[in-house]
Amino acid sequence: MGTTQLETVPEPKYWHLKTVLSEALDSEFAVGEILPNERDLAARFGVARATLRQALEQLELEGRLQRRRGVGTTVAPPRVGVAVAPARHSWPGAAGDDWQVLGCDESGSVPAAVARLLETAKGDPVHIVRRSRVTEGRPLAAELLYVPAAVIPSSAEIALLTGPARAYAVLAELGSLELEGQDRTVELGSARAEDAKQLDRLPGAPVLVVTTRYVSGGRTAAVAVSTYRADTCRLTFGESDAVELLAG
Amino acid sequence: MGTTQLETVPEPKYWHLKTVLSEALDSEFAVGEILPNERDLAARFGVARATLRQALEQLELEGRLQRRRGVGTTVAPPRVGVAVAPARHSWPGAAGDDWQVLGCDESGSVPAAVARLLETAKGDPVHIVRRSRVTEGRPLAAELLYVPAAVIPSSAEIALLTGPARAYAVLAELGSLELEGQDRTVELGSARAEDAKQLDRLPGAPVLVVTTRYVSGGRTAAVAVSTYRADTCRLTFGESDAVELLAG
DNA sequence: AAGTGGTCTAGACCACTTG
DNA sequence: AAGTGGTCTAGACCACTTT
Repeated sequence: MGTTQLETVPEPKYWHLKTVLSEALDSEFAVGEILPNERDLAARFGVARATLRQALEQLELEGRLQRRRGVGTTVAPPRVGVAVAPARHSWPGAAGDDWQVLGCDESGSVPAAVARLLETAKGDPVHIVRRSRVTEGRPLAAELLYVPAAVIPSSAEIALLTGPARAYAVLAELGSLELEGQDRTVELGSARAEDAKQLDRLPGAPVLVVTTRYVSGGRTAAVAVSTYRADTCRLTFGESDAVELLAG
Repeated sequence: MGTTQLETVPEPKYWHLKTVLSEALDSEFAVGEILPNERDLAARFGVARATLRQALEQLELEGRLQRRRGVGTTVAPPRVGVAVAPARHSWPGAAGDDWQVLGCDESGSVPAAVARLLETAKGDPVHIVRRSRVTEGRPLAAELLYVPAAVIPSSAEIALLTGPARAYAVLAELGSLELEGQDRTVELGSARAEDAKQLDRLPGAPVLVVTTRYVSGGRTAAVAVSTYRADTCRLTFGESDAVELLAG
């Protein structure tokens, strides 16, 4: 039939652009270096700014670039390896974990998916501990830890405390229970407004959502929803720390 | 100072749109139902199509929608829970794993990051087994398993085989070694052209990249790079299968 | 005030699937 | 052939940071 072109693949411009930029980043730019601004780059490649932005978005998603409004686009450092599953199973807040307590609410709402895991009904009181994970001054993750008041013996007394003091009390009580097991899920999400602020990103930024279920006394005693910056984090699971060391 | 508006937050249109659509999906649409086309939806909400698309993209990223060119936009089913870490540590290809062997190359190139884990030099021969993970006829993940020829005793004989036969031979040899440990990392990526085809997505689609390192004889004996569809998959790690059952 | 990335528009054409 | 989502354009204005 004449024109049997093998692989007639009209590659989208932004895809090709991404490849070109990616190679340029490898060979011609150092980490932290500032790229030309979007209008200049677009002109240089002879495309509309929107098309150029499509390529930049992909590269940012892959952790190659970092863009900040009012500042510019810089070459991102390699992703940070973040240990998610501690070698020894332990409660959140146990000695030596990498989280910083921010506060504690009880009025906050519990997402339906979490309520299902906790087996709590709609109005049941739940302690919500807010925590944050930071490395080298840069925020990595935001967390909400949900603990049904029913599993904490002295919930009534704890309810009198406020802020961090209350959070520490909840964690302390939790630590006194026997931890029978835990399991996790990881999925892609987009940052809610609050998380985004805490993570120094815009709302909607891609995040890795780690949901950890803590089992004690034959029931789900707590659920932690940890929201990691997908652009800067590589989650590590493992028996040894070898991967983290190698990949650094 | 007059206008001290508390929280002057001009919420972007696409963000508000996303919220509205999300609630509509919860209350007015069933899984699998087809939404009006983008031009109609944009007109209905009084925004440009590009703006509407920004909202749809977010919802697709979160696994709420599924869009297919030439077909339309449908309401996506809940994400599938996919077990990533088997209860008992075992080699890939062990009895009862969920992967289907596609073939085996030796000529393929080894990404720098993988070569680093394998501690192989640039020209070293490496078996590359291609596998695929499918559930209910829908592709979940694509995988490339890298095994240095040096760790397989009978690599010379295996090199005479081709396609799946060779892949099976490599897996069999691997299974005869002692597995000393394994660890994993999870990060966000975008689908390469080949993966995209295998996953029935467009190139650049968001994926969860799971890198598994298999240790034997004091060295990294194999590295598997598994690329999961981020829109449809929720990766599960855990001691028990409880989470998977609950979340189904 | 100037410069950056983020949002938004109104159009056009293309690639793909389906009747 | 008709209808869908995917790509691309050339502009405009806004929010934010820095000078």
